[in-house]
Parts: sequence; C-alpha cells; structure tokens
Amino acid sequence: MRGQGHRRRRRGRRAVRMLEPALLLLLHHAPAHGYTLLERLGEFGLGDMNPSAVYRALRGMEEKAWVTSTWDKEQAQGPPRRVYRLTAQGDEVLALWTQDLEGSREKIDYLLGAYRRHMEEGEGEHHSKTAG
Amino acid sequence: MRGQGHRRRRRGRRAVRMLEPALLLLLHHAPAHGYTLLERLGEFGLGDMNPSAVYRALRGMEEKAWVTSTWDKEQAQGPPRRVYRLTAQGDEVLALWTQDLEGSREKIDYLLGAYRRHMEEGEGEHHSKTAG
DNA sequence: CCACACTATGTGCAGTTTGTCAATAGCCAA
DNA sequence: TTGGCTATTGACAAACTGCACATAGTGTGG
Repeated sequence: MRGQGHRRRRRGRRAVRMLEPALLLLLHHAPAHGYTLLERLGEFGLGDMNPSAVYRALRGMEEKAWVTSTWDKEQAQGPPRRVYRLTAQGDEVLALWTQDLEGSREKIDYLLGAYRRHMEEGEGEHHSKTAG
Repeated sequence: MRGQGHRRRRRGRRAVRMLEPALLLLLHHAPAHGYTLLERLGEFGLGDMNPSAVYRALRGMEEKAWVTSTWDKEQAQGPPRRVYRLTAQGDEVLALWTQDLEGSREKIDYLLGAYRRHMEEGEGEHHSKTAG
C-alpha cells in the first residue's frame, strides 16, 4: 500500500455513508442552518465532510420531503440562510435509517469477529507474491 | 413514506459498502473462485449481491494488486474459472479495512445511542407539515 | 448429432452518486 | 472599492450501480 497507491481515489472509500442519518438526527434535535449542521457533523465523526456535499444532501432531502426549508428572517453576516426543519416523513425515514444502521452494525461486527477469530487461529495467509 | 415514495432509488441505499472487505476476508481464509465467493457472501449478509458487481469488484481488486488470479487447471462444469488469491498487499488492505470498519462501527454506535437517548427524553419532534 | 439447460464469467450502457473547484451573495473593515 | 469572512450553490468529471445480455464449456434428452 501507501507506496504504490496510484489508484487512490481522491479520498473517500469509507465503509459507511452516514451523512443523511446524521443530518436527520441533528434536525430531529432542532431546526438548523446548513452551516450549523455542517459544523455539528463533527460530533458524528463526519467533521471532514465537504460543504458542497452537505448542502447537496440537504437539498436532496428536501426534494424527498424529509425536510423543509425556509429563509431565515434574522439576517446575520452573509447571504440569506435557509433553516432546515424535519418533517414527519423525515422522522419516519430517520427511524428506518436507524434500523438499517443496526443491521449494518451487525454485519460489521460479524465481519470484524470473523477477521479476529481468523487472526487468532493464525490460519489463512494464503498469499501469493505481491506484484511489485 | 411508503405512500408517495416515487423518488425511490431502484434499491440499495445501504449505509455500508462491505463488498470488498468481505471478499478480502473470504480470500484471506482461502483462495477461491468468483462464483464460490459469490455464494459465500451470504454469510456476511450480502447474499443479494449482483454477480456482475462481484466479478467486477474482483477484477478491480486485481488491478489494485490486492489479489491475483490464475486459471483453474481442474475443469468443472462450465468455462474456465479463475482462482483468486490474496496478495500480501491485499492482506494489508484488509487490515486497513477492518480499522475503518471499527471506526464506522463506533460512529454508528454513537449515532444510534444519540438517537435512543433523544427518543427516551421525548425531546425534538420539531416537525413541520409534511409536504404532501 | 443438435437443442437445451446449467454453471461460471464477462461486457456495455444508462442513470446516479461523489469529490473538487469555482462562483455567488451579503456584511464589514480599511 | 478592494478584500475578507460567512453561507450557499452550481458545474463537471470520475466513479459506482443495476440491468440486460454475451460468451464458454459441460452434461443430458431426443
């Protein structure tokens, strides 16, 4: 690895995609601006999210009617800001997401468990030569 | 939901992408044919994977030198089969994947925990009307 | 022998998702 | 008016996905 990772995607390649559920959860807590959400994503270990991705996700969720947005009347420094607010539908979706995430966690646990067991037993290691 | 889910993606939208790590783990156990791997993915809850996706993933991993393939001399029913074999590099990648998965699991746990706590406290529910 | 079913793998394409980069828009200070 | 900070958006290419279909060999019934 590292040495010849010329095939590296720009970044990413995470196992999980938790942006949407994290946003829904934050909004379940309270309505918020995109920028605020962006900052609070750090709590979920998503502090490295690209702003564009976050705003895009929010617009997408609005299209799907999981959230609604209104323009903030209070004007702070900067352009008009949207306030995103969870809908009842978004609430349901969040519940579904959590179920999915539970399933995902089980799968991860299974895989991780299998990996560890395998390592402890010292089996495997069916390598061939590395092509480099 | 349900009622107006016309925006539904064909399927998918799973939180996790575990195909590659699962394949690597299976190959860490022992070399195998694509078809065999395809069948054994069920163990990891990936029984619904599309064959194309699996073969494509294997070719991709070979390009990245995580695995190598050779033609199986033994001829069973059907066309010549490839035997995939983990490389030392693939072994490293698998280790990295597991680290990533551990991180992912922590994130999931955090999110799930936050969700439950929030539910128990009965806060939130900052809904607006559903746009439907 | 020929058609056909079954095993196993691979390709092509269209639609979707993602990351990166750059643009816009308003306020404020110099 | 230039430049900096706060917010939000758009455009584009690369990557990914699902689906339909092509190929290739082997065994089987007629």
